[in-house]
Amino acid sequence: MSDATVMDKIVSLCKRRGFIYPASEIYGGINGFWDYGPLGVLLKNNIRDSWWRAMVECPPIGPDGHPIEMVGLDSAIIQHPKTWVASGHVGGFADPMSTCRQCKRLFRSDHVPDMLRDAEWVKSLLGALGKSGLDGLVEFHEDFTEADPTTQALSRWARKEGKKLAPGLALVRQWTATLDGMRKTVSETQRGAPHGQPVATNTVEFLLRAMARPSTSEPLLDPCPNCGGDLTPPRQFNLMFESHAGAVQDDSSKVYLRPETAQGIFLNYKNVLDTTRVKVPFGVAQIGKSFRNEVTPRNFVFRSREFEQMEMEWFCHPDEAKTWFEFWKAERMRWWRSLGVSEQNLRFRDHEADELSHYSKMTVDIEYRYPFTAPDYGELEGIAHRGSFDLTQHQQHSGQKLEYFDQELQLKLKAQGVAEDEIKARSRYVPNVIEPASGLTRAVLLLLCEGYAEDASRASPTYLKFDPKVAPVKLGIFPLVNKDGLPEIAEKLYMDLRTRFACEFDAKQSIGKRYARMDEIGTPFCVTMDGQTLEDQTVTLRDRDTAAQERVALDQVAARLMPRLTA
RNA sequence: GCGGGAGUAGCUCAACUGGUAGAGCAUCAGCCUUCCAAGCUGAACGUCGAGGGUUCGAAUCCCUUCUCCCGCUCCA
Repeated sequence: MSDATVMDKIVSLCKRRGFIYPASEIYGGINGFWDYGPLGVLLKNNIRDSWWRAMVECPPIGPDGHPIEMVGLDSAIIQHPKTWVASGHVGGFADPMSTCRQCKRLFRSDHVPDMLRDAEWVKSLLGALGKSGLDGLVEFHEDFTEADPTTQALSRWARKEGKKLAPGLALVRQWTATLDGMRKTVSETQRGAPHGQPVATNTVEFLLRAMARPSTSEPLLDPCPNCGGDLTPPRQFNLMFESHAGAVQDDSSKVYLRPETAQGIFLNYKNVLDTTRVKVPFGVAQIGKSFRNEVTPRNFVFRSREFEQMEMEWFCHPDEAKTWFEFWKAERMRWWRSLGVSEQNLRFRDHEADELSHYSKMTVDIEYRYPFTAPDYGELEGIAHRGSFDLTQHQQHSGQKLEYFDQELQLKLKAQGVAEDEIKARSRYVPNVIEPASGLTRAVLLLLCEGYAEDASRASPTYLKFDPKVAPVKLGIFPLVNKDGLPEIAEKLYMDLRTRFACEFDAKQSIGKRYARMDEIGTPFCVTMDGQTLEDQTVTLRDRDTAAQERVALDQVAARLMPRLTA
């Protein structure tokens, strides 16, 4: 069975049993949005609660043997627009993109010049022209006659290497017409440079642009780094959703839906410090929705346009940042393992230097082997060393001081006999931030993938082996048959246990069908009342994964289950 | 956004060259049933993704559009 099929089956199961539905389905759906059904929301809430408990209510033990300091937060989805200027989201992520009309590839427009420098076909062309870089000067006769040495070199190149390396280049595809166009372009540009800017018409860079267009009616643009084809003019792909606050819909009222929850924490860093008695190092955790107008939502809920994040910002002294980075790296992996995710499906992957975000000094991803990435792994959680980037940015843009005065450090330095001036300088600083950021909706996907199991030898060939902690329903309660007072006993137990955890009572259809139904939604346990129950007040307790049964006293069911449900 | 494939019952899929939309499973009701999707009887379920066009007649042909899957690209 291929992994694509597994994914199809999971998507189908999610729909069929009410985990996840496509959003706005009755209107034909809306790309990149999903609705969590009755079972999906239970599963999602269970994961959310587990994270919140592990981070805020019962945070890990620190290196000093005491629990670390952590508080929670729930900030607004819409914040002051300047937030996103300071964070870099407004400037950096509304990336203009261009598509190649020949080979159809998509490029970030601002990356094209650099890519051209490294492109095979450009290197080859430079070699043919005897130049070493794009800014090299080219000599040619304005009319590009056949006698012109540059034209001759271009001609030779276009017929040989160019044909292989740059099949999309206009000069290669249509030699005569393009050459004609280049003549006009050069003379026109030399006569009147647009926007009054002097344009150097004798550089390789200009030459490349001139020879990339099939006609002269289009503006000069860099050619495609891949095939030399003509690129479309840069188009904006704004990755943030926009809205307007207030009645007037103009630029002054423009607001953004947050593309990450993290910034809400940085905005409240000072509030938390001023009102909660926490001291560095401490963390602020938040769970909530974020929105990104992704170019291509793909792979079920893996990349959707509305999603839920679980982020924590750990504020610490710059000298201790690396130690805490390692601490959280280990803690976060431990948490994923605690959800029952198998070791071989998880791994760490360090970001390469060129892959690091603008804000990060060091980032490691926890990756999971999703069915659609297998045998490779895909992103699950990012743990980033953000340095003091965010607080410094907000300090500059808001004009508010976001420094931390470290009184403990001050006392320590004083005791060490450090000079007064140095103590002052060293005990006031902008904390560094370690950020473990993961997707709650991605965690739901992971548990569905991890839990999905097939076993043709079972009566219920497909089942979800969720860890009991996160299973949407914990216990199925069935009378073996619908008579002899068994339904009454079962319902009494149900009425008792439903106050403790999620139970389902079912007396319909055959017992096998009821077990199978519970298996399919990942219910870890079922109890069944039978003839013996009437005699000795015991029931059978069935385990989902082994289908094994044992007899348990009716009044001991809850006690038996609780440790497994809360561990 | 580009290229390729696909949308028919809750799910998985049929329906020949244009001629009254079907099956299995699931669901519901009743009967039966003492441990793993059992059986019997009955019921409900579709403007065939949406909109327009051609036609006496469209799930089927044409146009537009939406969504999903795969690839390219993007993923802060």
